[in-house]
Formats: sequence, structure tokens, C-alpha cells
Amino acid sequence: MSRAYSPADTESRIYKFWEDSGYFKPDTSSNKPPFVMIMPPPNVTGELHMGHALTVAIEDMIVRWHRMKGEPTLYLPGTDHAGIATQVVVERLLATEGLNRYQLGREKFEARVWDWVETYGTRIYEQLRRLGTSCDWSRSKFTLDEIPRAAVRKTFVDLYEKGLIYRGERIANWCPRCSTALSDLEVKYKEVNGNLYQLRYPFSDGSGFLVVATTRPETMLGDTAVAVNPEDERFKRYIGKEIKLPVADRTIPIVADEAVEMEFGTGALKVTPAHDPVDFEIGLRNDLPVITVIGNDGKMNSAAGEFQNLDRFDCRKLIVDQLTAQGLLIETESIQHSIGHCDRCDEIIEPLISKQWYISMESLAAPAIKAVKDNQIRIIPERFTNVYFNWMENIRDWPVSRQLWWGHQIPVWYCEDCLSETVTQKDPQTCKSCGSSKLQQDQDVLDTWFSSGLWTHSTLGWPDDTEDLKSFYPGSVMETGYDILFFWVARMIMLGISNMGQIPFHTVYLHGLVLDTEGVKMSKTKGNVLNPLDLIDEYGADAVRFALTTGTSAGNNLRMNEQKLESSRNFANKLWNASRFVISNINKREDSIKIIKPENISNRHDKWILSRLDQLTTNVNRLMGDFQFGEAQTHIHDFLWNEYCDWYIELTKDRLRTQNVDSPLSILAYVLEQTLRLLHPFLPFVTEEIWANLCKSLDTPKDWPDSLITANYPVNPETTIDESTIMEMGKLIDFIRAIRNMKSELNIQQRQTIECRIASEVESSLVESEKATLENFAGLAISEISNSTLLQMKNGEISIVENLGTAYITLGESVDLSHELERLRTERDELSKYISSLNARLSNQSFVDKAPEEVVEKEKERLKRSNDRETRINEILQTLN
RNA sequence: GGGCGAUUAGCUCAGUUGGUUAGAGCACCUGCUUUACACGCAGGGAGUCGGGGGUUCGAGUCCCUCAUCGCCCA
Repeated sequence: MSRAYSPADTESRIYKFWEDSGYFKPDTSSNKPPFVMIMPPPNVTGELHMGHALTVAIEDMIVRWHRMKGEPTLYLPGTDHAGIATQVVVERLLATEGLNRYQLGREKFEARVWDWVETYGTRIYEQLRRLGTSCDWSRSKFTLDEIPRAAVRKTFVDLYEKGLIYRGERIANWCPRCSTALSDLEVKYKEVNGNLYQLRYPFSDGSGFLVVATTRPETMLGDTAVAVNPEDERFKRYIGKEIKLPVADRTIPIVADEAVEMEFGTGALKVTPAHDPVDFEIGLRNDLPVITVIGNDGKMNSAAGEFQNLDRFDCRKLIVDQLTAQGLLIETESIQHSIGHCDRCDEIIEPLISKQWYISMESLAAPAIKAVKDNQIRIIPERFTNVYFNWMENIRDWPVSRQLWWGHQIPVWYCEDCLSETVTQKDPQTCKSCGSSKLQQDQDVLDTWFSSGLWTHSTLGWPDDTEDLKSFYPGSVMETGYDILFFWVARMIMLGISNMGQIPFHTVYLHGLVLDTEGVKMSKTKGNVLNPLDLIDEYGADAVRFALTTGTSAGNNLRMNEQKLESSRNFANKLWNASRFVISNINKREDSIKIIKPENISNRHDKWILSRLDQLTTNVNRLMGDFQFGEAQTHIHDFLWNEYCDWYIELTKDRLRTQNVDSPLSILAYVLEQTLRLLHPFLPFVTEEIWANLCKSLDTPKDWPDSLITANYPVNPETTIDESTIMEMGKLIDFIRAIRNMKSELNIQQRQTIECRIASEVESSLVESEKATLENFAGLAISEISNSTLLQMKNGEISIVENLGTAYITLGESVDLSHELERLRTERDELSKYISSLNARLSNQSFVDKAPEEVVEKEKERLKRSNDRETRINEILQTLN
């Protein structure tokens, strides 16, 4: 084994071994209940980013843990066609060639997108492999594959037949650049600077005017009323009068509507039903005409008269100029207001009336709400449960048609003869109503999230009643970012229940966003992205995964920086080197070391590390079961580094050098092997590599697994944990640390041996039996071990008072008595303060009465130990005086 | 406007049914060519847990309130 772990020499080889051995496929012969995780499919717009790396790191860790627990584990990968997002990137690519999609035509355009998908879809799968994702590639799916296509059609037809899909003409969010309608979720609101214009709207009878306030003067061309609040005393008397609309030169009524906020602007609202959702509602209530003045391309249309073909924002300037010239512009106030932008291309959204397909959501949402309310589905972290309810309980109908060329074309055919709709799963030859063959399929495609919503079952073969569907639906855990709770998770629950009659998974685990070092969300436009593959090249996949998941918690964002990656890489290397130590020592031996669970251990150090391993195993299982993965990792990390390496390995060195003693090698090997198993889900590559090396050197039983990935995860041990040994070792370690600390403060080299006498009333036999340990580790020559509380202090000695006992250290002439007195007094004072706080607590009757007995006992024990130390320090202080 | 989160050591963060004298990594200081590891070893300093109030025998943890930053929904 090389001196340092080299991920580049290891990872691809190990991955190939796993994949070729078929370990990523679920063991269908097992009778245990399966564990199923469907991967949120990365979309094919580009390459993987840190968010994907985080997703995969968490998912793969969960998956590997369950696989090692012996559950038939399915981790199903896939990619998403991402309708609008992919169309946008391909259109941008075309633009660099001076082309647009209309020049190409639908068919050729789709071919170009498929080229893109070929390139990026394959690349994404390669990237997932580099991350070590242990998913079943034989079951991978793309949202436009045949089966997901069938699932989309079947769902559409079913919902249509249930009357839950309808076509309606409404005001919708329209992106003029993408030239499509969008759902509310696809619109992002941003604060931008704008103007609030106050306009004079004269009464048609010439008796005066009303002042209206607007941020969008250009829409006045489509005004069909002015509305005031019916409660507004200022305007009540004008209701029913008429306005002579400036510029457009039309007459419009003044109507009353409660939606008008009296405090906003002037309290009089110009109403443009065709270009504002609120105005649209007012229009409906007041039976107002709808005049569309802005077209799908964001330019003014023929209804805008002289302004036709002007861009909506250019038109705004002209209108303002004209109003100014006519003296109708009273005031222009700069304001910040929230404007909807296209989530994908950032264009400002135009509310427009259009004919779209909608899904009626209320009846779908009801069982999805119930499933979470009844705890059939648990959302982690829990606070997102309320966010879920809030959205679901106020759900609005979902516009699902998109005026795009890339996606699932809507399975509706319109008859040219009788104008009726035919909605079927298979392409129809004739009209359902009249039998005509003159059919034209709806040109639009469905929202990407429609097919994503079916992902929990379409990936398993639905609508066919496949073996996979029987075995693996419902799934277990849905793991994804909290930012797509509504987009995806909510819709999966609704559509899963609707199609399958049962919930799609029992747990939703949500992770946070990966931020840059400044705490800003990574984005290509900001240029602060880290490429996970570059990081893997530099630090190794294990380190990248570990850095992303250790010490983090569900639902919280995390900042990524170099230090985290470095310390994760260092941890992998530490594990590598500890293993190198163990393995090389095994290989030095001529006899073979058996790997078995040790029994009847007598050595204190061995008993200690085995007890600590048992405690660790218990804790890790508890934490993993409770989805506290980051905390579980920290526990293993600390055990490996601070206890196994820093103490246990060091403690064994002496025994390894000495002949004819009870060899610690099998314990070293056993604890290492168990720790590798515990760590595998977090550091899959390096643990597998070390494990293979270790097992090669050991005498393993016949039924030994041939890979770590399929080895059993250590479970809660049945052996009793030896608490007294843990206490003893704690006292020894504290004692050694105190001596080292003293040496460091007095500028004595750690390796310099100094003479020492130890008084230990209660632990003298422990000191006796660990004399060599104390001498080796603290650099002491112990000349006397006494079972009395105190020894007579000699000239040139200083004392160290610890729980193990009191050490009298010979320093000779270098002892500065006043410094010693100062040190002991400070220690005594701190101790006294602590003792009085313990006394206060214990003399408080309500504490003794109300606190649990074990808490009171603990405090009493602490008091006893502290009193003991205080007494000893005081007595030493007396002799020094 | 409504909701959620964050605020803990110089920096980044853990701290899950309230119970030691609040932890880690990085950074910093001192010493170390100790044959597993300088991607390391030994030792060290550093925090009135955002402010205020409350509940409790006991609060970083629960409640109220304020402040700053961020996110979501409208």
C-alpha cells in the first residue's frame, strides 16, 4: 500500500468491480422487504453541478446503508427531458448559428434537441458513476422513453375521463421569449425599480377627472373600466359615471369592486382585464369587455392602433410622452416593485388570455393532504410539513399545456369536420364522434413536471402491471432538495395516489442548497459554480461526498469551501494510513490472524476499544435510523481518529514489539474491519479498497463476503459494554494529558523522562497494572506507587492532582515555588466555584425532588470527585506554605 | 401582507424528546525528521450560545418579543 491514499488509482477500478459484479441490482431472491429510492432525474440541459453531487451523496449513502442491512435495495437512476429548460439551451445554441427554431421547423428542431440529449444524457450518467452512485443502471429511464410516454398518456386520458382535465381560456403567465404559458411555480418574482405613474382620467361629461395610479401605462390601451372600492367615501359618488379614456379615445365605466385597495396609489384602479390577473377577476365580476392589446410576442397588437408592432416597453415610453404632452401625467414616482420573470429565461412575464389545458387539483390534493396528516408520509425536516399543507390547501388548478416543441405532445386530437375532441392513449385513426379521419393532434406539449410527477411508478413499468411495479411500489424514501417540494414531491404524492391507489413513498427527506464560500447560491450566471468533477479529480470522490454530508443536517443550506474538502481528504488518508499500519503488522507475522468477533478479552486496552466500538455502533444505528446522517458520520470520524488512532493504535505498539505477550493484532484488525463497514456508506471507495487489502491478509471464514458493499452493516451489539473499563481508561488518558500539559507549559520536551511518585488511594492497582503505559505515554519514570491519599512532598517536586491520583514530579532546581502555588491556587479556585454550584444544585430541595434520579446521582458523583480533588490540592497547598 | 429559517470560538458549522464546567473542522500560538500518516503528532489560547422578557429545580435547546440577514408564499 502506498504512503498516501490515491483516489485516482482506485475509484474507477472499484466502481467497475461493483458494477460488473451486479451489486447495484436488488437481490430479488431475498424475502426481506425491499428498500427503494428513485433518483430525482437530473435534467439533460447540461452537466452535473454541486446540487446534484449533494443529492447523490446523500442518496447513495442511504442506499448503501440499506443494502448492507441486507434489504433488497433498488436505487433507480434516470434523466429528465426538462421541456422548457432544454428547449431554451438548444435555442441559444441555434442562435449562435444565426438560426431560430421556426426556421428549422418542428421536426428538424426536435432532431437537434435529441442530438443534445445524446451528448449530455450520456455525460450525466458518466458523472454519476464518478461520484460512486450505486444505482441499478439496467433500470435507468429517460422521461421521453416509451414507458414513461405511455404513463403520461394513460394519466392524461384517465384524468380527462374523470373530468379532471379541462381546456379553458383564462389569464395565464406568458413568457413572450419562450412563447409559452407557464404555471405559477415557474414564475419567479424579483424586486425591480420602476415608476408609479399618476394619470388623469377625465369624466366623459367634462365635469372633472379621476386620478389613477399604474406601473404599466401601456396597458391603458386595453382598459375597459376604472374601479374603486365600494366603501371608499372619496369615490362612492362617481360609481356609474363614465371616463373618456385618453389616447385610446374610448368611453369606459367607473365600477365598484372590493378588490381595490383604498390605500394603494390613488385608490382608483384602471382595469385591464386582458393583462392583469386581478383586473381579469374584476372584469369577470363586473361583466367588462376584454381587450387584448399585447400579443404573444410581447409586442403591441392591432387593437393598440397606432402603437401596433411596438415592443411593450417602448410603447410605455411613447404613451407616457403623449400623456405628458396632453397634461394628463400628474406625477411619476420611482418605486421598487415585484415583477414576475420566467424561471428559465428571465424574460418579464406578460399575463395574457390564452386557451390552455388545466388539471383540476382540489380532488387530487385532498388524499395527498390526508396521507401526510395521517403520518403515512413523513417529511423530514418536519417544518416542511406545514409548508406542504399551506401550499396543498390553497392549491390552484395547474395549467399543463406548454407552447413548446420539446416534450410529451398532448394526446388530444381535434376533428376538422365535427370539431370535437378525441382523447386516447393510442394515436386514433378516426374521430370518436363522427368517425372522420381528418384529425389534427394538439400542437402543445405537457409541462415537464407532469411526467416527473409519475416518476415513482412510470420508472417501474406502469401502466403495465410489471414485476418491478409489484415488488418496488410504493418506494421507501424520496430524497430531494427542498426547493422542489411543490414542483415535484407534492405532485408525485398526488399523482402516485391517483394512479396507483396508494402513496408513492413513506418518507420525504429534503436537503438544502449548496452555497458558495460567501453564502450565495451557486449559479452559472454568477460564475460561482464549482464543478464536482474537478473537485473529484483534486480530492477524490469520497472526500467530495464526505465534505458535502458530514456535520450537516436536513433542510439546511451548506457552504462549500476548500477547507472542508481538504479535511475530508485528510480523513480518508488517515483511515488509509491506520489501515496500512494494521495490515503491515499482520503481514509481518508468520502465523495467520483470524477475523472473528473477539471473546473473553482480558487486556484492558482491548476491552476498552471493543466497548467503545460497541457504543459507537449503537449510536450510529440510532442516528442513521433517525435520518441524522451528518451526526452519524461525525461520531465515526471522532472514534476512528481520536480513539482508535490516537490511543488504541499507540497503545498496541508496545505489545506489538514485545514477544510472548497476548498480541493485539486480531483486535486491531477486528475493530478496523467493523469501522470500515460503518464508514462504507460515507466513504465507499477507500473503504472498499482497504477492506480488500485487509481481508487478503487475514484468515477469513468460508461464508465471508467478497466485497464490502455487500457485507453486513454492524448492528447494535448484544455484548455488554464494559463501563468500568471505559471509566478506567478515561482516568488514565486524563492523567497522561495532564502530565503532557505540564511538560508543555514548563517547556520540557515530551520525550524527556522525569521521575514521578504516584499516590492513589482508590486506583493504586490500576496505576500498578498500567505503570508501563503511564511511563511510555507521559514520559515518566515511576519510582513509587502508594495507596495513600497523599505523600510527603519533597524538595524540587511539583504535584498534579488528577482523578487517577496525585503525581509528584521531580523537577529539581527548576521548580519555581511561587509559580507552583499560583497554579494550584487557580486550579483550586476554579474547582471551588464548580463545587459550590454543585452544592447549590444538590441542596435545592426541588432539584432533588423533581430531577430524575440518575441526574441527581450523577451530580452527587461529580461532587464527590471534585471534593476529593479539592481536599488533596488544599493539603498540598498547606505543606507548600 | 403571511409564513419559514439563520444568528453558537477569528471563519464555516454540529449540538433531535431541557440535565457535566457548550463541541468539531479550518485558522492561530508553542514544541516535534516519535519507521501508519507533515493530508501528520503532542500541547495551548479563544464563546455572558443576536438583544430583552418568561416557563422550569435546571434553557444554546421550550414560550413571548425585538433586531439583523436570507428564503418561500401572496
